[in-house]
Amino acid sequence: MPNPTRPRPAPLAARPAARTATPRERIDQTAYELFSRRGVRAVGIDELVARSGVAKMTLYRHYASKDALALAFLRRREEQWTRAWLQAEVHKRAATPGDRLLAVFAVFDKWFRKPDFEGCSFINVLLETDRKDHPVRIATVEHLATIRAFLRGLAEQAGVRDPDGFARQWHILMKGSIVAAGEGDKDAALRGADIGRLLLAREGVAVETPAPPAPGVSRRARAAASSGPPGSS
Amino acid sequence: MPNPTRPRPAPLAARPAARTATPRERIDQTAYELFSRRGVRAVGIDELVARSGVAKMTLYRHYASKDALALAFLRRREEQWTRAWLQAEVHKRAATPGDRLLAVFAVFDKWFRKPDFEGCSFINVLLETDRKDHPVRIATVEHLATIRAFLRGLAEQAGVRDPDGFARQWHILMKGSIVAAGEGDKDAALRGADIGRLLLAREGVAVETPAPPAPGVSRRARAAASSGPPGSS
DNA sequence: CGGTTGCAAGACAGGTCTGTATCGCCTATG
DNA sequence: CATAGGCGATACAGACCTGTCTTGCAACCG
Repeated sequence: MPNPTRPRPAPLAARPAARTATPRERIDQTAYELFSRRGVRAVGIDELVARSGVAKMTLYRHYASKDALALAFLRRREEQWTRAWLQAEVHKRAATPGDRLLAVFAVFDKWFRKPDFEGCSFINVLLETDRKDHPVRIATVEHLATIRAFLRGLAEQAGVRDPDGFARQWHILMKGSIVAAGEGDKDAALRGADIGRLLLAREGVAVETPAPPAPGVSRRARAAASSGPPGSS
Repeated sequence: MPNPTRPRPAPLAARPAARTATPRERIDQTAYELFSRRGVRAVGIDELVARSGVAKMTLYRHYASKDALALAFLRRREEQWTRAWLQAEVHKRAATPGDRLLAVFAVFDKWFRKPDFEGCSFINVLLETDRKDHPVRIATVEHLATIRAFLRGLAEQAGVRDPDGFARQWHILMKGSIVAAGEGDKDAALRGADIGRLLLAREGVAVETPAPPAPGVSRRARAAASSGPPGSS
């Protein structure tokens, strides 16, 4: 008779992540929410367990270590952020390669204006991991390369002379504007798009998307709403 | 008679940072070396104390907390990296505003090729600090604004139409190329400079600096050596 | 020469971290 | 209905974190 009258913890607390999902799904979802917003290092296993409403041992039966969970998070981030959100949205918004490259910044514009803008997890985790040979750091570099491969594909379709170099330059614009947005510059995507137009023009790539008014920036920018940015899942 | 025959710890160990400096200087220098290379969060007070060869209480007599030490580090980083290195080097390498803006990337090029390239501490600390109202995070944003003010000054001298917007775009190029260099792209500065030329050309800013050969990238780039990048101090 | 002050060394307190072990309930399946 | 496994809850181990306290030495100054 170890504990005769336990308080019965309210059969379905329903406070943490969707009590209906399997433990594994709750872990993954909670890890995504916390890691994407605060980075891996700043989130402890205890908080993750408490928020997901799962037992710690259950977590460690699914993932051997926090690093393994971090790697799974990065894979999930690529599925949801890179593919299901960024790439899908870009393909939906524009049809020609040049316009799709520009659409990256249109999508970013919506993203940067979210009140709870969380930044790029790959960059965040890349910079918070000090050792260069750490598996988690290596994974972020690979995931960033995936994004660049997408850009290179568009560049090839657009017929630029050096697709890899072009993709790397476009990626620099994206990463720079993401950091600028992290500082608080909500117009960073418009600034990035404006620079991008110069790159496209030099390559002779035609674009239909009209440039925003005035100096390309500091005007509040057209609304142009669509599906929501990459929330939790 | 508490400790009659203490081992005499070898009068001057001389292993940690310059035994001749004052304790305060040893703390500052060690903090600079460790924080700039690994970020603030990843470096513990214990390691800092051990490496500087200073007593922990001595550190806490000079700095009330680790955050205070981090703020002092960021100030020192601005003095040494932003002013004494980046700005000084830019002024030394070029004379006209346009060439000085381009010189930023020439300086970065040397920096990125350092084997122990440490990245931009302001970006690193910005992204590793999760809470938006944290004093250390706020300080990084201010230090980044200092860099932007320097760029705006050059933009004004160059006579561009919107100096603030121009400076923000230039800064996006810088930050993007720094992150790309962190990923391992040693040519990131050349890519940034190439984009920068497009911005300058649009504004009609004259430049004397010759563009590198071929697609502006992937050629090993001219030597152009000068004073060393921002090591410890 | 005696006293004061600065500082190295290290123990310690209290918290948090990752990862392990135990216990008992609850559900599903035979 | 009975039994076995999944899982929540919780205690715990050992490491590491920031910050405080004590002790004793050594240099400097009157």
